[in-house]
Amino acid sequence: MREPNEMPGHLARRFQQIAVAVFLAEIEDAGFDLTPVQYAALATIKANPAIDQITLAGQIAYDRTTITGVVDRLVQKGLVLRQTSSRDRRARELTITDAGRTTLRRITPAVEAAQQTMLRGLTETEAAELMRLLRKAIAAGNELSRAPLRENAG
Amino acid sequence: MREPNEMPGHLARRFQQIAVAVFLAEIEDAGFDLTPVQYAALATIKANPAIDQITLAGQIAYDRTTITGVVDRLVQKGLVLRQTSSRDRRARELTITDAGRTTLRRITPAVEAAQQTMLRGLTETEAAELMRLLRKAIAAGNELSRAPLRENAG
DNA sequence: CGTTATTGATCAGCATACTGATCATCAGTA
DNA sequence: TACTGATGATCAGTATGCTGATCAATAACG
Repeated sequence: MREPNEMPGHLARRFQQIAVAVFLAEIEDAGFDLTPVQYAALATIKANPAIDQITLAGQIAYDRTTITGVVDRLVQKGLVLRQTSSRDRRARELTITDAGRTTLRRITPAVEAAQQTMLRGLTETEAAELMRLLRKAIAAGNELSRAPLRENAG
Repeated sequence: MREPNEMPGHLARRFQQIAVAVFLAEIEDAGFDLTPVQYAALATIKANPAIDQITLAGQIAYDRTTITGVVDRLVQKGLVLRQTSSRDRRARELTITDAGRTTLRRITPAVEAAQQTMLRGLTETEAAELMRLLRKAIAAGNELSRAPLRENAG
């Protein structure tokens, strides 16, 4: 086989593995208990009041079946409210609670620190270039996963 | 919050998500049923006959508790043999079977195709640069995850 | 209006990944 | 040799992430 270090798939797994570990460590140091996925969902719900779960999933590229469990846990922690929509009784409207807002505000420094830490081996220029290349590769492959990004309503 | 597209952690998750989807699709098209993780383990066992599970985990940066299930499935598929070591009865010696060797050989083109596909939005130069930057970031963060890379015996 | 298709959500089942614990075995030392 | 610590493997429990199915509700159409 090719060297693992020569395989983009292997590098993708390793980088993601480190990114998650760094995120969890920073959040725990800050005294909170929130996963990367839960954070992204919470921030997106705050920015889009009364968003339904499918739209939420599309905005952050989650699988629709994964979102159910993630929201379950956010609700259970009291950070999010889930209510059946009155306009479409199939849909669940998600709203951030005061506790959710407080948590989000308090963990922001830890989240930012984590983003720095996971790139600590790179110069500023290299970090920017890595992000540009990741965005470009992701854009080209967006439709290849079951959970593509869906920018807006449409 | 920052734009998700400005957060390296989010980009890492998305790129890995696409990489796995592409890998699985290519392997299935080739008529096989093997995950990225199972592939990496199988290839490493072939290259290191009688390797124990801890060393295997270190070579490809798996968590030690994850490796148990992965090897379980490789054994169940008849691709790998797991035997208690005679020199150290705590350890399990892993060996690739003929079926495992055949599978590895046959899926190699699909694996290579997957590596191409997940970078299809990038030029050759960009792809090489992305991999260089990932390797550099990973090297700097290696010790931050519970499952760091352990190059060799030691 | 009634039939059909689509959509939002959930579920069962499986495969990574991790935390932390346990167990058997081995190595080092008094 | 007996004790202590380290090591290889596994397990229980939890959280993503997926496939494919199901169910209720809505939309689209004749």
